[in-house]
Amino acid sequence: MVLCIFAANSKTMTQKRVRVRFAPSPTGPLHMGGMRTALFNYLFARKNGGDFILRIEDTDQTRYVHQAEDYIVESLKWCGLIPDEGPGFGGPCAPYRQSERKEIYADYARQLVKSGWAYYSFDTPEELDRLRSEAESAGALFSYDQHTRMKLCNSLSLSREEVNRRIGAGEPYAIRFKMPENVDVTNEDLIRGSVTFNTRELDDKVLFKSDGMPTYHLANVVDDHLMAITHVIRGEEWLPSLPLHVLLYRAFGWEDTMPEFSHLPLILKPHGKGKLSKRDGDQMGFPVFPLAWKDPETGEISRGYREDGYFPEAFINLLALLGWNPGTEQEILSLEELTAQFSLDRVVKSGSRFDPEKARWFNRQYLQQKPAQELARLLVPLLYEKNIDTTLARVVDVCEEIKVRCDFISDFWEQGHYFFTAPSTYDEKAVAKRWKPETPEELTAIACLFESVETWEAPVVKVLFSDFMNEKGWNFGNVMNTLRICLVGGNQGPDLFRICEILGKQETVARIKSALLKIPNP
RNA sequence: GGUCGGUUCAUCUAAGGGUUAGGAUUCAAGAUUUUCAUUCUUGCCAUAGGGGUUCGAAUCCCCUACCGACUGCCA
Repeated sequence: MVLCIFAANSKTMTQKRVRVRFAPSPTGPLHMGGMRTALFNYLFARKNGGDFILRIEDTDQTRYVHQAEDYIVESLKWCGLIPDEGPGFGGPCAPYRQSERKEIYADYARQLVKSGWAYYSFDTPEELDRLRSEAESAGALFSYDQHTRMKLCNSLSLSREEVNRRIGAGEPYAIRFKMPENVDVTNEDLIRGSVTFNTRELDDKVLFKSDGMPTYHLANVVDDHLMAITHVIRGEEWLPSLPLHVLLYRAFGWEDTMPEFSHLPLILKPHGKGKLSKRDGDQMGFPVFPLAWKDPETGEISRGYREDGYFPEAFINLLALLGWNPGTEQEILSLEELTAQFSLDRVVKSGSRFDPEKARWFNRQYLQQKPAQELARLLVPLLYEKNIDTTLARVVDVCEEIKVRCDFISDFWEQGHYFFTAPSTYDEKAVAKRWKPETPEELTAIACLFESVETWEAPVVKVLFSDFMNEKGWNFGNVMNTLRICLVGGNQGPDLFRICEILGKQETVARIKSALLKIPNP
């Protein structure tokens, strides 16, 4: 096992190099809250010229999902959060999967037993489950702690001989932390300030499981130490285990190089109680995962921001502003700007409700910034799926005209389908409002006028049309609107003459004639 | 239940003892667009409650209420 070089010289360095890690568990798709944690770690590392490390916390064999690690890496890549070190990325502290570091942890766990900070526990999970449910039915809660440990089956309550006998016989055991009885543990959280816990209320957490794997608590402390992590930035759900982690650093004698902690606020449901869950997304029609995910067990598909048409820049931006702000009124920030402006002391303490409407707004901002050429390139595959035969130049023209009314690439079809297919039906309300007895005569004359136009460009058509209308003394509004109905099928869309231009002379005239045949006179 | 954390417009948030409590989203109204959308303007809307400290509190302290996280040989 190669020890990380940073651990060796971290104490001698006056200014430690900033090293942070994103440490997800591969149990399924990454939640957007997890992505935000990754983002804040990334921003902090970049801002401080440090390293952003990906570490896979796969110590729970029962919950391991094989595709999840790839999903995590792909999500990070999609967002542009490329780890400096991690599985598949290399680095001096490899391996970065805890399952591949398995041999490391047992020694550390035994070291704590030797020094009296931990003990062997022979109680089976079934036995503990029984105690828990018994306590529950008595209206109490069972806790494996300083009050109960001597009544249970462990190396504290059993004789030395009995313990040796059991271990010698190969009886399975776990190693538990021996929580001190009455100690105040205080830590300066970079986001929350001073936080204090008394060990009286804390239980004896399992550090090393009977299956030979460490628990999160042991593994994360050992690895953060070996990987010379300087700052732990993680979700608020970890706050209750902070005293245990601090005490572990103390027990190992690593307190002087212990990382600084920051606990991020939760992302909450748009409405109602609790933290944001997959269910909320399903119910309200928005993704909670960066990428779509197909559950390997059930085959159930969860939508993703990427597949729903969000731009990664927009996703990053909206995530960054959930619980953080730059202190200015700027809301649209690129990853570079976020990096330059990020700081932990501007992270808010309270949980943020996720607002899907604002998420849409963010995407809109990025879409509006993009040139028509780029939007057209993204739209072409969608048109291809619909068997639309067209040219890129035409798609660019369409994008130019209708992007202002779109929030997502997928909106372009709804907003501009008539550029590619002639209307087959006509909006009844619009027809009822605009279609007058004189309409057929007027439109016939307009079609005739159009056929004679030589230079088919919007400004030219507009002038000829206007002159003609003035000459005839017809009602501008009504003729323009009926003309729009013929071309578009309803009363929406951009400038009428731009539509004419993009459609082309033949098609414009053809649509007028077709509508005159299909729409009955009032 | 216990421990810890949190509480400014409906939502995201600014204001780190002194501002008419600011911005953004949503919503509403008006203007422009001979349509629709956009855009612009305007409007609505907040310091959880109660006590202190102070000349002065959203900001500091205490209590209450409410919300949340955690309370597994899960992470």
